[in-house]
Amino acid sequence: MTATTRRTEPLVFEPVKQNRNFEVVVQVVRDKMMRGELQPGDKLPPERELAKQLDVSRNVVREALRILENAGLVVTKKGAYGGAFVSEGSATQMSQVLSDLIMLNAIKVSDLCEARTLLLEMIIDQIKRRESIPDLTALDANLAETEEAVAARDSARRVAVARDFYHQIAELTGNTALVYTTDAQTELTQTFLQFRIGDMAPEVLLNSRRSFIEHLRAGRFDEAKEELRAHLDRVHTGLWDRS
Amino acid sequence: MTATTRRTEPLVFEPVKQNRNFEVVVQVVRDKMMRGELQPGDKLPPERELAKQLDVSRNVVREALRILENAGLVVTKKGAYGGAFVSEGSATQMSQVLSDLIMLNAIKVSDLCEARTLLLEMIIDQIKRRESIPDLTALDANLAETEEAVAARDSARRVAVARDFYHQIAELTGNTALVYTTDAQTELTQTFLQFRIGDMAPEVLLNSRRSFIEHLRAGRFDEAKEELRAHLDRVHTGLWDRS
DNA sequence: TTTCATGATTGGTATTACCAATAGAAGAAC
DNA sequence: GTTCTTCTATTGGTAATACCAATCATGAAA
Repeated sequence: MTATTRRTEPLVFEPVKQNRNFEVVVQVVRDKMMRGELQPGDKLPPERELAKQLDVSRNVVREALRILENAGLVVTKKGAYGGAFVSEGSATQMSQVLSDLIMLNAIKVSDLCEARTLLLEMIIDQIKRRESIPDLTALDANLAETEEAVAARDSARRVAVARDFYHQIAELTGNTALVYTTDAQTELTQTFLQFRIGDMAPEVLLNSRRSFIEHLRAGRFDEAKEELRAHLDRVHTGLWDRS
Repeated sequence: MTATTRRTEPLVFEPVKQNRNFEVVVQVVRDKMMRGELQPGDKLPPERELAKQLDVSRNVVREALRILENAGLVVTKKGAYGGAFVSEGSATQMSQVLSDLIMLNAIKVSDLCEARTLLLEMIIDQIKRRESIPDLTALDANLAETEEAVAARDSARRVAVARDFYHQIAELTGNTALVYTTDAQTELTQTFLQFRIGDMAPEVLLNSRRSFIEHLRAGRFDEAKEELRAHLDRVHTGLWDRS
């Protein structure tokens, strides 16, 4: 096996994995965040300064910032004392990912609705497993807000309050992952529903909410679950025939 | 209220919401995808051409492409006959989002592990609800592959086969949303585990897999669930003390 | 004290130029 | 004619420069 040997299947070298520069920049920032050197609220250097420090063009820095921004890791503000700031987390990104998967026909809307129902049922099961009556202060407050929004015919607020309703249910588990997942699902579903918000008769909504909360308060978790499922079925109906 | 009236609290106009150009470009492409004018495999025009058509600079187009690429909607290839191609969906983006949320301390690793366990238990419940013995061909094949990988001491393959194991379980529900969620969770967990893959004794792993599958085959869903939970507890143990 | 102008900072966009990888086409060697 | 090599056009990746536009602190002016 000399150096001049001709081979059809020659040495297999490492892939070398030539990363593009902006990917390296993204990784550098991610690392700083992971090490805690960059925390939520911190400000990154200005683009020109960052480019100089990393010895790349400002173009590269900007493309990296777009990726970080899109990932929800930083937000950018213009003007003096502006810049790229490390962000807090939010469920928006997760919701966007799911939306994209639906767009690519990788996920069916009907499946997503079913998953949402199952997720919320699972959450009720989790609360039940605690074997203690949960603190329903937040849900009571939410119900009051719902009544106000309905009375005021403020559909925008109705949507916001509905989002908070499911958020508060997820909060009862104390599991942050479940909270974010729930928020993402709710946000996405509401995106698809959009204008259809007002379709449901107010009294049906309020009755469902009231009986759900009362079931929980009385420790009737299975009945609460059933009420929730029935409500979600009503909301989801007619969603997946449209796409 | 004449035109010359001076007011400290003047007319409140619409926010105008001045979108940045690259955001507009992203939206244009997203719309085309949503309308089906762009389907997986299709090729976008070259950057220079796209810039000319949309009457923006190539910089703007590139920043938009970074966003689309990062969202998993397109992949970019260099060289002649290269370009940006509309992608198939994958669970990688969802996994990345969860990872970022952990990095921002918005989600605790322990919560994510618990959520994963709950998700898989829920999936078993779903299979049980079908009241028919599921098709276990894929899981049987997976077991055989696991045995091979263990015998060959091929840890990379062990990881890949493990990912497929959970994927196949999720597939049994026929719910695409659950499949993607499961894949994302698995991928993320494996990212955190990394080197710790070989820690588990091979016979423990294989025994767990075998008894899980046999439980399913015999319709003992609750026992299968219990076996799975025990296995996941073993895998997850020691994960969340480290971060 | 309040209001307004100003200027410095910083992100957003445009333009130009060149490098580097890729795949097909053309040509050379057999 | 077949196979291999080389060439070349295409296209993404990077750099550099210039200018616009928003923002906020500062200080002047009323």
